[in-house]
Amino acid sequence: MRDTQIQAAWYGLDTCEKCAIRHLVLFADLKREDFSAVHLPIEDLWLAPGTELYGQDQSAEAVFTIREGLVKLEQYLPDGGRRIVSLLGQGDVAGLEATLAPAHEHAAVALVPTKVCRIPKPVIDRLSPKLHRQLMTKWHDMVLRSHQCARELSTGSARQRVARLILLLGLPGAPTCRLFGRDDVGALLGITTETACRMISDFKRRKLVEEIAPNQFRRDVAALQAIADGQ
Amino acid sequence: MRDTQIQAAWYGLDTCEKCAIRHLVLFADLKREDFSAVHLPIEDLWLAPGTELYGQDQSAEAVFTIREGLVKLEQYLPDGGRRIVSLLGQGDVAGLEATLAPAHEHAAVALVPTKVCRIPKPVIDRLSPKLHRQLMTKWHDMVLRSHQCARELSTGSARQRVARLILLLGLPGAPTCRLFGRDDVGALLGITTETACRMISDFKRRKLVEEIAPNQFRRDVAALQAIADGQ
DNA sequence: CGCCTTTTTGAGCGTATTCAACATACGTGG
DNA sequence: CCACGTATGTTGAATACGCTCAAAAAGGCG
Repeated sequence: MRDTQIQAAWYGLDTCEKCAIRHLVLFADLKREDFSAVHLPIEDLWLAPGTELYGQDQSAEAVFTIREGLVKLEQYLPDGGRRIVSLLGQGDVAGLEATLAPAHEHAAVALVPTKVCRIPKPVIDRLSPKLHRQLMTKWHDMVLRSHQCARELSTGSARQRVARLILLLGLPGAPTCRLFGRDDVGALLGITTETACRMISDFKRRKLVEEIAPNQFRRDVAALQAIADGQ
Repeated sequence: MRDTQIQAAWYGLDTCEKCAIRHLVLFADLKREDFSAVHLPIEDLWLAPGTELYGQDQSAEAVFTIREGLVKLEQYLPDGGRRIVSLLGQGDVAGLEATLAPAHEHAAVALVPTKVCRIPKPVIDRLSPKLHRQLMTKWHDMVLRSHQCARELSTGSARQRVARLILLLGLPGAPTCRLFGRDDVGALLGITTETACRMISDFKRRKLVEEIAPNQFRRDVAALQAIADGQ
């Protein structure tokens, strides 16, 4: 995990109790006494874009709760290409297969500055019975994400896919959103980098989006929605 | 569930103990004494192609272990279209969200003659602690399937996608496989019915596949693999 | 046998890809 | 500090690919 900026690392779970997105995270159901049963390091990390949480086929040592930011899950194709198979955001858990499999079946990489909480595998095992329902829910979320990617981001024209992605990023209805590399946009939508670029440029020209700062966009939600729905 | 042919329905789990694919199914871990704790009907069903196991947004009453055949999970798009977001086969469990959510978030429909085992939700709840690990594994499988669909069936040229689908269906390396409607092939691969049809026809002309019986194909695995990998 | 659905084929068009060139930004060493 | 190199983003032109619309052919099923 190079390029990683470690903001803080606690040996205990004190911070979990104060977590602002507590209702979203893996430990949502746990009570004070459960926390005290854990004596393993849970690290709070800030990741720069491009930072790898874990690599494909890497041994699974921990799961990561995403507190803020955006993480891609990608797999390598036989021809050397790659495909983003899912996107994870706030409240999602990356690396859930650690609870079952010895290795990760995809790489997880931050797309934008991302804050995660690294939970070692033994912590999960120790809290296992209490966590079951919550873990199930996270698996469920994972499937929903994946299906959403197929349904919204791999269907329709390139123009529609890009519009849907821009709508999907950032809070629903909010005027701004943060984008990431055109390369990743292409791999996510199943189109080429150039096509992704053309569509975004075109949106800029038509004033559907405006690039406030590098990869920071102001967007015309209504107009984009119209395109997403097919003109 | 119209068009359904019920072959047998037991009120007990005797048959689970004798199940030929026992190692694959949801009850893999359970012991004799666990079975006797269940007194709810578990039905063994044969489904004709096109039979709906459950509909999108339908209330979730049961999960279905697939003993034989092929099931599609599909969702409707805002424009009225539809997209197959996953394929399930032997050993997979359809409707797992029944364990968490009140309704199904997609429709599940048999693509070929399919044998399933219908397990009412209360059975799952009753056996819950014992089933946890196995359920997790099934969720995991679900995610793997979904990612596989994105990676192999929604990437590359139409020609490649069709080749990969034909390879994916049936046992790995086996000379034959069973296909389904061109309409569904299209919705699964993110291409039109016509394009799917053209590709299959083309494969026939080039003797890469041969239609033994309706939708039953003999295939040239090596040649198709070459196409799947990009010529 | 005729009707309906599904599959197949054709022709023209629009879109996305390919391959190339050029622009821009960033970081490093001269 | 600027020159240079690399990585990333943008644009152009020609091609190839998949889509649309239309029509014909091939099954089921009453």
